[in-house]
Amino acid sequence: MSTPEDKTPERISDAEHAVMEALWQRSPLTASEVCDEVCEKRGWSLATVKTLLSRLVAKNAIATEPDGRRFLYSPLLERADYTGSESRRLVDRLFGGRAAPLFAQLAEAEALTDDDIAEMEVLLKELRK
Amino acid sequence: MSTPEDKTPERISDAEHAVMEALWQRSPLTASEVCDEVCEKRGWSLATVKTLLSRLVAKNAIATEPDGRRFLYSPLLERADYTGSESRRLVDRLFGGRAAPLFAQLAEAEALTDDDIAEMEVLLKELRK
DNA sequence: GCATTACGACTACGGATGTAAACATGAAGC
DNA sequence: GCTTCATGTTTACATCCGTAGTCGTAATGC
Repeated sequence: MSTPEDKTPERISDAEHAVMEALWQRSPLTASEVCDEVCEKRGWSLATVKTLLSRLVAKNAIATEPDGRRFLYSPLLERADYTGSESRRLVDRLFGGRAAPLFAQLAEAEALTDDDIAEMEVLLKELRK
Repeated sequence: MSTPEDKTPERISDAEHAVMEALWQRSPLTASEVCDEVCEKRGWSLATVKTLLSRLVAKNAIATEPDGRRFLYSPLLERADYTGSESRRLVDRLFGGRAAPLFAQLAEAEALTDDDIAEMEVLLKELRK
């Protein structure tokens, strides 16, 4: 049955997000493969990754597919959806939903590279149409 | 802006942020005045506000000035510093430090108003100099 | 003066999060 | 068959966060 896709907008935590990044980059992956990707970088043990994977499954953010003994994990939540909602959240919380002040902010903080500026100009031109 | 001695940039939580907003808008305020500003909006009791104020004091985000029997609270952390670091954080975490993808993201999510676009054009023109 | 009140300090408590160990179980080697 | 490894499941535990109640005490009303 076409699941009404009970959109579970469960928040993904910071640590969980690191695991998601690994899966967005390549999937499906086993738990140990995910660990290979992130454990060193974050100083985690395999156990930690296993916990995070379980929590992500519970949050409906990733899917499991049995592969003999173990599971293969792949993202259910798409990266764009995640980054989109997180960005939105920030803009809403900090700038009353307006994006312009956010960029003014970044500009002032010198967080904009020349490339950023160039790309954004192109994008703006697109949007103007 | 920043005083010689850097105080630890403790993270401000979501609820705490609401209190900060009230103080950024007008300060100094007493605890009850802060409550007047936010309690209704968030469904909080005065007790909650008092807790949040204490935590913010502990985090060195606001200052207290005794006014007889009670305190007057004012922000120590400036709004621009907060929004700046939060924005930066998001851009780093989600877009590898590049602002352009964030912009693309917001554009795609139709989170950009015409005003935003207009303002950003002005901004970009400035930056390109 | 004494009760009420206003206020900050301290305490509470459930849920989320970061981090991980213990446990169960099946596979794989020998 | 028994040991060992790999792997998911359960349990653990400290900290933070959201939300608030209680306590001690000074101000204030009468």
